[in-house]
Amino acid sequence: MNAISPDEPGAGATASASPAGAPRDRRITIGDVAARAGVSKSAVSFVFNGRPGVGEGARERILEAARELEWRPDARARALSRSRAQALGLVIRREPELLSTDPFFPQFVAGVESHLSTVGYALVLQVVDGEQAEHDAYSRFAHEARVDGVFLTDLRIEDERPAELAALGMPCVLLGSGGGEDTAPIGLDDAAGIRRAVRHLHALGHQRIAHVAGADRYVHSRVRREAWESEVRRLGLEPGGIAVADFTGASGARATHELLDHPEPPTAIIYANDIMAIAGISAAIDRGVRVPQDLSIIGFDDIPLAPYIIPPLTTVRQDVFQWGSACARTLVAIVEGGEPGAVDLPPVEFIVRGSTGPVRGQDAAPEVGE
Amino acid sequence: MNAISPDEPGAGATASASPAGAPRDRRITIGDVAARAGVSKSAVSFVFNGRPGVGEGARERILEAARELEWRPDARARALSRSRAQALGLVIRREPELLSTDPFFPQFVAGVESHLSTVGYALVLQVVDGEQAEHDAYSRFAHEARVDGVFLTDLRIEDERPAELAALGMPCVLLGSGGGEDTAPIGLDDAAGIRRAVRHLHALGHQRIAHVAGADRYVHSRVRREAWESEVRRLGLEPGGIAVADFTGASGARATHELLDHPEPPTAIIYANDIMAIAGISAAIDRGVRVPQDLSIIGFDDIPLAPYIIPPLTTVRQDVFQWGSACARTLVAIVEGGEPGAVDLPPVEFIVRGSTGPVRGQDAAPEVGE
DNA sequence: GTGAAAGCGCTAACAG
DNA sequence: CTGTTAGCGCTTTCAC
Repeated sequence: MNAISPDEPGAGATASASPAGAPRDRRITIGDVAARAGVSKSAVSFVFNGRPGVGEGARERILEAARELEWRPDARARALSRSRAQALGLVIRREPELLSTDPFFPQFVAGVESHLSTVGYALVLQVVDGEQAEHDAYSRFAHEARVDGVFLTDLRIEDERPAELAALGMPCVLLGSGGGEDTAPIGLDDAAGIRRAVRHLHALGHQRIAHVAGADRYVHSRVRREAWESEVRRLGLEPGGIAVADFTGASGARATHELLDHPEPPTAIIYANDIMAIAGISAAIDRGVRVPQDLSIIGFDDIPLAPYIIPPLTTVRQDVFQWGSACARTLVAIVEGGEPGAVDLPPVEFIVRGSTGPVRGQDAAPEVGE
Repeated sequence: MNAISPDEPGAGATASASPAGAPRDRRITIGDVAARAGVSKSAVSFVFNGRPGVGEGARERILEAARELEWRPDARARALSRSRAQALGLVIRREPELLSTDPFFPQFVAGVESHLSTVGYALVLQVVDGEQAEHDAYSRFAHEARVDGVFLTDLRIEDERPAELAALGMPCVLLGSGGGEDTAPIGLDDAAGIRRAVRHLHALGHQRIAHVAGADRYVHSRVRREAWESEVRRLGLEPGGIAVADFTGASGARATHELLDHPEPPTAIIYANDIMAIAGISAAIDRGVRVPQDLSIIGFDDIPLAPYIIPPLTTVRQDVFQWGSACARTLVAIVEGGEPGAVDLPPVEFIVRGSTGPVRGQDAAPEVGE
C-alpha cells in the first residue's frame, strides 16, 4: 500500500537520501546498482534482461541492490539502445458521439493491457477525428519511433493503411475480418453472431427480417450485412429490407422509421450494434409499434445496459477483452521477431432477452419453438 | 489466424525507399538532415526545438531537407537526452463492467488527446484492476521514467496517491473536486448539477426526493451525495432516502427496489450516473411503478443513449471532453515548469427529458402535510 | 552565427 | 563468467 514506508532502506521522499553510495540527488542508474552489488554494469543489465552469464550469488546481490535502491531500468535509455520503444500504439478514430457509447474501445484496451502489463510493454494511445489526422498519427508513431507496432481497428473497404504501415516498416495486427493479402486479421466471428440472430428469428416464425447496417465503408459492416443476407436466403426467405446507418442512436432511429414506413414492413430487425437497436425500440414504440409483439429487435455487442432496456435487448455478445488480449499477444510476438502463434478466440454468444418474440398473426409454421 | 511480421532482417517492410539521398537502409538521423542541408547537427536541433541562432536561409534548407527525408526527431533519443519522456500517463482502474459503459473514460481521453496532439506529447495508458496493480502502475511510470506526469482520476476519500506521487517526484493533476493541499484539482462542478436536479424536482412538487449514490469511497460520490442532501434541506424538505450503489446497472436496480420498498417511498430519485438511473427505470416498471407518473428519475452524465430510453432520461451533462483538454493543458504546463494558468470549464448542463414529471396527485391532494 | 564534443542511461559486443 | 568499451540519436554547452 504505502510505497513510502519510512523503514524501507533508501525510502527518503525523493530518491535523494540514498543510504548507499548514491552521491547526489541524481537519478539512480544502473551504475549505482552495480556499485552497490559489487559487480559491473553489464552484469546488472544481464540479470535484468534475463540472460545467462551471471553467477547465482552475484545475481542475488544485484537483485537486492536494485530493490533497495528502488531501481528499474530507465525505459528511455533502454529504448534507445535497443532500438525498441517497448510500447505499442493504438490509434482510435471515432465520431465524438460514438466514442462515449461504444463498448468496444474500453474493453479492447483493457484486454490489450492485460497482456502488455505482463510483458512490460506500454500502450500509447492516440484519438483522432479525421482521415488526415489518423494518417499523421501513424506517421508520427513511425518516424518518431514511439512505438514498435500498432493495432489497426475499424478496417475499411479498400483500406490503405496496411500498405502505408508496411511502407513505414511498422508491424501491425489487423482487427476484424477481411483485410489485405499479407496481413491476416485477428477477429471475432461477427458473421456467426448475425447468423444466429437470423436463425433465432426464423425459428420464431419471422418471414420479413430486416437489417440496419453500420456505415458502409467498414469491413465489419459489410461482413454483418452479408451474413444477414446470405443466412436469410439460405432459410428460403427474401431479405426484409435494409437501411444503412452509422452506429449512432439517431441514425438507428431514422433507419427504423425508414424500414417501418415500407408498405410491407419487417416483423423483425437486426441491428449492427446495440445503440442503434435501443434507439430502434424507442422509434418503434413512438409510432405505436410494440416490441416484441409487433416487432422483434436484435442488437449487437451486449452493452451492460442491454438487460435494463425495456424490453431487455436480445443481442450478440463478443468477448472483446479476450480479443484485445489476443491481439496484444500476437503483436508483441511479431515485434519481438517471434512466431505469433495461433490465436483462439471464444465464440460469439447469442443472448436471448425480451426484445424478440414470436411473430404476430403467424401465417407461418406453427411448430416454432421458444 | 495471425498477422504479418517484417521479420526478415533488414528487408521486408522496413522503410527504405527514401526519396532522396539517404544512403542505406539505416534509420535516417539528424546527421543525414544536417548533411543534406549543409549545416551541423546542432543547427538542425535548434530549428526543431524552436530556438534562435539559426539564419533564415539555413532554417529553410533544414526544414526542406527534413521534409524530403521525412525525418522527425526520434522520440526515444530526444527523451533520453532531455530527460523528458514527452509523454503523460493515465492509469485507469475500473471494474470490468463499468469500463464498457462509463462514458467518462473515452471522452476524457479524447479531450486529453485533443491538446496533447498539438504539443507533441503522447498519452500512455494503463488499465488496472486492483489497488496493488494501480500502485505498481504509478511506480513503474515513475521509476522507468516513461511519462513526465500523470492524471489522477476517481479520487478517493483519504486518497494516498497524491502523497505517493509526490514522493516519487511525479507531477500530477487531480481530477474532480476535493484533493490535497499542493495539488489543486481540476473538476467540473458535480454539485451544481445535483442541485439543479433537486430544484427541478422541487419545482414539480416533489417532497420525497431520494438519492442513489455511487460507491462511498470516491470523493465525487460524496460530493454528489452532499449536494443532494444540502439542497433538499435548503428547500425545507427532509432527505427522501438514500441508497449506496456502485455505478453498475445491477446495483442501481437493487438500490431502486430498496428505496421503493420503504413504507413511504420517494416520488423522485436522483442517481449518481445514467446507468443506474436507466436500470432504476427498469426496476420501477418491473414492480408496476410508472415513470414518470409515479416516480420521477434523474440520471447523471447524459450518455448518448439517454434520449432513447423509454421514457427519455432527464439528466445532468458535463463536458468531459473539455475537462480532459483542460487537464492536459495544465499538466503539460506543470511538467514543462510553466505556470498552469487558470482553467475555465463550461458549466454543467441540466437536460430535461421525459423521465421527470409533476408529482402525482399534486393538484388532487392539497392537504399534503406541511 | 556555426561546429565539435560531451553526455543522457542503457545494451551488447568484445576482451580479460 | 566478469569487466571494458563503444555506440543508440539527440541535446546542449562551449569554443571558434
